[in-house]
Amino acid sequence: MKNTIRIERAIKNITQAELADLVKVSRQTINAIESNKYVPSTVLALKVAKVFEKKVEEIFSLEEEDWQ
Amino acid sequence: MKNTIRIERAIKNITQAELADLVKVSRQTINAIESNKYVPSTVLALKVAKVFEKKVEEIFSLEEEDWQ
DNA sequence: ACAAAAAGTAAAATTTACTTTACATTTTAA
DNA sequence: TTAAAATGTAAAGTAAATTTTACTTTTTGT
Repeated sequence: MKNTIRIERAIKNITQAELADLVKVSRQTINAIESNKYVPSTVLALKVAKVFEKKVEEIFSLEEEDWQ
Repeated sequence: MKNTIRIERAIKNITQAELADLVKVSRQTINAIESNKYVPSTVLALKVAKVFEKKVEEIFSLEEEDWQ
C-alpha cells in the first residue's frame, strides 16, 4: 500500500511532528508510515484523512502485492 | 471505531467466510472486526470497502473515544 | 425436528503497529 | 555560514492484529 501523506503535508505545510500531534501518535510513527515501514490502523488512516479533509482512498491506495 | 460490515454483508448476502476469502484473511478475523474485538489494518479496510463498492468512511467511522 | 451451515468464541502463537529514547543527517532561515 | 528545525533511523520494549485450531451455539432449509 502506498500513501500521499508527504504530499498532503506539503500542501498543508505542516511537519511530521505537527501531524503526529493532530492524530495523537508519535512523530516516528508518521515518519515510518510515510516511509512505508508499516501499515497504519484504520483508526489512524481515518484520522489522517480527516486532518487533510480527504477520503481515505485519496491518501492510501492498494497495490498489486496487497492482494498477494 | 464502529463499522457496518454486518449490514453490508447482509445486503450483498455473503457469509463471514466468503468475505474472509475475498479479502484473504481468516473467518475469525472478520468475525472479530464485526464484533469490535479489534481494529483492522488500513489494507484490510481498503479491501473490505472495495468488496462492498463503498468508501472506507461509509463502512468504518471514528467515534469520540478514538480521539481519547 | 433434524442436519448442515453459519456464527460465536477462546487460547496460544506469531507477526506487526506503535512508543520511547536517542542520536545522526538534512533542510531551512537569519 | 551557522544554529535551529525537521527528518531519518535504529534498537528495545509494549500493545495490538491476525492466524490456527478447535469447540459451542445459533440460524437456516428441508
